[in-house]
Amino acid sequence: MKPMKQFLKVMKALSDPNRVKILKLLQERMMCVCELRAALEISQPSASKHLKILEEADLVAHKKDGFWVSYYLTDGMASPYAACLLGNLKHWLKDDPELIELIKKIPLLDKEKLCKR
Amino acid sequence: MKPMKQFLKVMKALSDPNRVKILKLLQERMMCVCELRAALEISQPSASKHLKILEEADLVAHKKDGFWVSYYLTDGMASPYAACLLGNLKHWLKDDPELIELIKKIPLLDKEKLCKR
DNA sequence: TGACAACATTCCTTTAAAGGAATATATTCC
DNA sequence: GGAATATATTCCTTTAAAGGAATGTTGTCA
Repeated sequence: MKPMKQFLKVMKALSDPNRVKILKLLQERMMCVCELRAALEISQPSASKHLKILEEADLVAHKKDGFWVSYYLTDGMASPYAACLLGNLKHWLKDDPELIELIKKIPLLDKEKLCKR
Repeated sequence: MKPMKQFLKVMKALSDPNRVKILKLLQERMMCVCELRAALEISQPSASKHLKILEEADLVAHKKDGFWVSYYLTDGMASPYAACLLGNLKHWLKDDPELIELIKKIPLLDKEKLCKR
């Protein structure tokens, strides 16, 4: 992929508040789609689509985790742009009020309870 | 401005190829609107609008320069996100073929000739 | 294998961004 | 002050992105 195209994918992926929130959540621990969906209070298809965009920008990856699909932050090996932004996001936005509230909610998430089994 | 909002402004500003090209051009030297317009082969209103978006993200600033308005990269003091991205853009995208061609064209730009005076 | 649950995809609608023509503003030079 | 020019803004059209309902797919467990 041309450098410009790869760069734009990362920037576009980071241009949506819900996707930034997902990355900040995944900084804490890996999560399945239903946990992210619940935390952000968005529909399941919306969560899936955001995750796909993040994955195509090399910002997240996923693995099968029994009944669920768990998403996690990449190590950035696949894209220097993703690596840099993920690194900076670790300390950026620490003082954003909405994100602070969101992070607080993480302990309340429990995929065993959120999902129907 | 909330951190999230300020961050998103920078990411959105960097999500358009023409705006990235403008930043790469301004890395070489400050330029007026008509020079940027000519280099990118876009309309004058389009150039103005892109510059406004970049300016609102604290990525560029402008000053009156006689008959023209010259735009230049900021020092990043106004936004840590802008500062970081501008810093990285100095070495990023060096090998993008389209950008290489674009930078080559800079010496051919001459606002005295481009404009009608 | 059949039912069910998690997730992905498709389709459609709404909303936001980009592009250009036309117009407005402001500055220079006479 | 008036003409001319660089730039900004408005308006409109086209295009892309986001959201949800409905549907498809895959894997698990009985």
